[in-house]
Amino acid sequence: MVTTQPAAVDRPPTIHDIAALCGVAASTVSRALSTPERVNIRTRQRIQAAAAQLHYIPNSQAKALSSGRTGAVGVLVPDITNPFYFDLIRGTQLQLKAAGYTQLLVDTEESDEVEASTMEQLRKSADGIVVTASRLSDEALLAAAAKMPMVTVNRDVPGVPAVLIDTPSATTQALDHLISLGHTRIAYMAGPVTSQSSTRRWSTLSEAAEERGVEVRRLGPFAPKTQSGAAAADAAVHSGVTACIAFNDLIAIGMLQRLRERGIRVPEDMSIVGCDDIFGADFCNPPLSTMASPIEQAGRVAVSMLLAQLNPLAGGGTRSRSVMPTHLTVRGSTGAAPG
Amino acid sequence: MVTTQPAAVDRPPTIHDIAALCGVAASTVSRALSTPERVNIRTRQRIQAAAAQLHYIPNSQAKALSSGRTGAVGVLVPDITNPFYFDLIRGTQLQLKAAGYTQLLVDTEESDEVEASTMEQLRKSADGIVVTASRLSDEALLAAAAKMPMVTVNRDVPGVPAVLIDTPSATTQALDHLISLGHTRIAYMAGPVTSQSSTRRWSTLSEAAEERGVEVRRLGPFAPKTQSGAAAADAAVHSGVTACIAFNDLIAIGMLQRLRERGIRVPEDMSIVGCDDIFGADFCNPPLSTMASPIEQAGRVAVSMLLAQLNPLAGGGTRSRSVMPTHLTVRGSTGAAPG
DNA sequence: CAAACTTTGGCAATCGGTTGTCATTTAGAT
DNA sequence: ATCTAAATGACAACCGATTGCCAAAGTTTG
Repeated sequence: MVTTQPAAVDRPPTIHDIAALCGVAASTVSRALSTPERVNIRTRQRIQAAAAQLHYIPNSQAKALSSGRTGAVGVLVPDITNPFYFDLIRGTQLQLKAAGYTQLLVDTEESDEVEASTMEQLRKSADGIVVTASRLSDEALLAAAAKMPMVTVNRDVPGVPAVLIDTPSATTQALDHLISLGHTRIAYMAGPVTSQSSTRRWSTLSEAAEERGVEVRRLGPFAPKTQSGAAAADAAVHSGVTACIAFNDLIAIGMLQRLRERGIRVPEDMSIVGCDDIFGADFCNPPLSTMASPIEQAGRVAVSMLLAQLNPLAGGGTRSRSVMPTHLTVRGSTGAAPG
Repeated sequence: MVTTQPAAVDRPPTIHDIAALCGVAASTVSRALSTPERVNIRTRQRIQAAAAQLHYIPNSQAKALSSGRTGAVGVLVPDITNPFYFDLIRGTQLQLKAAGYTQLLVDTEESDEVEASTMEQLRKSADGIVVTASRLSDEALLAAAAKMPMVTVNRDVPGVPAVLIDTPSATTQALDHLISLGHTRIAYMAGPVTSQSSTRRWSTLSEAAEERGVEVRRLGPFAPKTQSGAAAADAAVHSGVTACIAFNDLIAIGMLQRLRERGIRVPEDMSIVGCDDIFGADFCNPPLSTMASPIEQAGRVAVSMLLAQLNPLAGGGTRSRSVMPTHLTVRGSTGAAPG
């Protein structure tokens, strides 16, 4: 008995314990478990049985250290309390789990610095990352993508695989909806200046408005939180518009609350359209007309694209860009223009 | 020049690169960076300068493997799309980040099996875990707590440090509120049978009801989702009560929607009280009377308790149980009993 | 100026796996 | 029966840090 401890105390079993139990080398155990075809079936079965008996669980740290693969994928969101990300996160989580990966979820607090440092941090502890609504510059993002596999969501940078949500087309639908209700003075309540989706939505909107000969003015920017809705509502009222298209549902819902406080009726005096169809959009008062899209699916697609990058085996031309459809869901917050 | 590669390609720098650059041993670099007082100040400064110059970032995998500490804490939630957990998650995230830890967030999908396997998985990749609303048995939880530092939230098991939310006392407040409005036939819409908080709330409630001489019946169980609210509403109407106390806000909001569909007015025909004061409770229609508590703070406290377990240095008697206060927030969903 | 003690930093083992290399066994082909 | 090729499994280096041990250098004290 030269072995250090015949009956290991309580320390989790390692491949060495299995090797000792089976009378083979540790490397054989490793192969039996990760490349079964490299090991004789009889040896393999003995090893697998021993592993099961010992309740062996591979140490992911050690595995990552020697193989370079961590089996984890980072998911960066700007604000974990924004309901928009719930479904997205659930989508990524489900898809990652199905593929045997672990999700590392990080809230970057809407800060480009936190985002950048998180990426650096994750560089060695994740195999790839999904970055949602990045606040970084195109250059920074491109540089980061060169260092590790990456897929963006809601952010289009040439050269970086992305999942985009086709809000521009839905924005046009929303505009037509409002025009058909007789509105001619409309406001766009902008999101953060660093948000690419806000910028793009505005350019689509102003272009479409020009074509249709209606006036759309841009107000804001507003932080994507319900609290900002109060300022947004006041700005809208002051500007004299009869309808608003908000950057997202949080702002829209905040506006609803503020307008109610001020005694301004929705939709009789003012129509509001949100974006994202988040949790709550269907039960606020009045229920919010909003642009909906399959967010959970977007999360799943993003992960699929990332995993395709990580395991380029099955081929099948890696898509580098995927656009999720969007449609306008009309509820109670939009109605005929006053007067 | 015996060194393998004078100008390292692009591979992230390691302590060996720093050591080579400074002409010291790797172990000295390690010490200079983690136990600075063990290294001469001049050497240390040279090393630190070199580390900065090389943009050195320690490899957390390697660190974890050799030190046994991972610098990560797992946070298990049953359903990431339940808004109740948003604030909790944010609280844990903030507190962990402040202490230099990484948060590993996992959605256990309301399943005890996923919960158990996740714990096993995390055993080697996290230093401790925060378990919210566990679906496991007391024994399983106790056994798991013996294997790794753990703090539960909303789950009380003797021997396991816990953060509890004092909903029982708020439940009594809610009951008194309803009684003062003239209600005498009241229902409790129960949550999952495996939920300890639902069970405890019911026992407090039925006891208090008896003392006060009013009738409170238990309906359900209902899944903690808005979709379950429809069934809950129908059950409440059928049972002839005039007021309901729901297990949580999701169920309560679902009831609100269903009652509206059925043309039953809230609060004129039926009063509803929720629990948790989640996102949406203030802007649903009518705004929900609910039991509120500082959820984000609960997350922070849970992490503090866990970290105290991990670093028993500063002493200060580790609290093993912390109760968060709760109060009833009265909004528009409760009113005088009909008739 | 020597003895005793403290500081400092190098060596090497270790954490738990992965993986390239190579010798040996086994099987198939001729 | 002989030769070749394939299958198998052991050895050892390695991933990037941490840490116990120890020797060399420096400092203080008598």
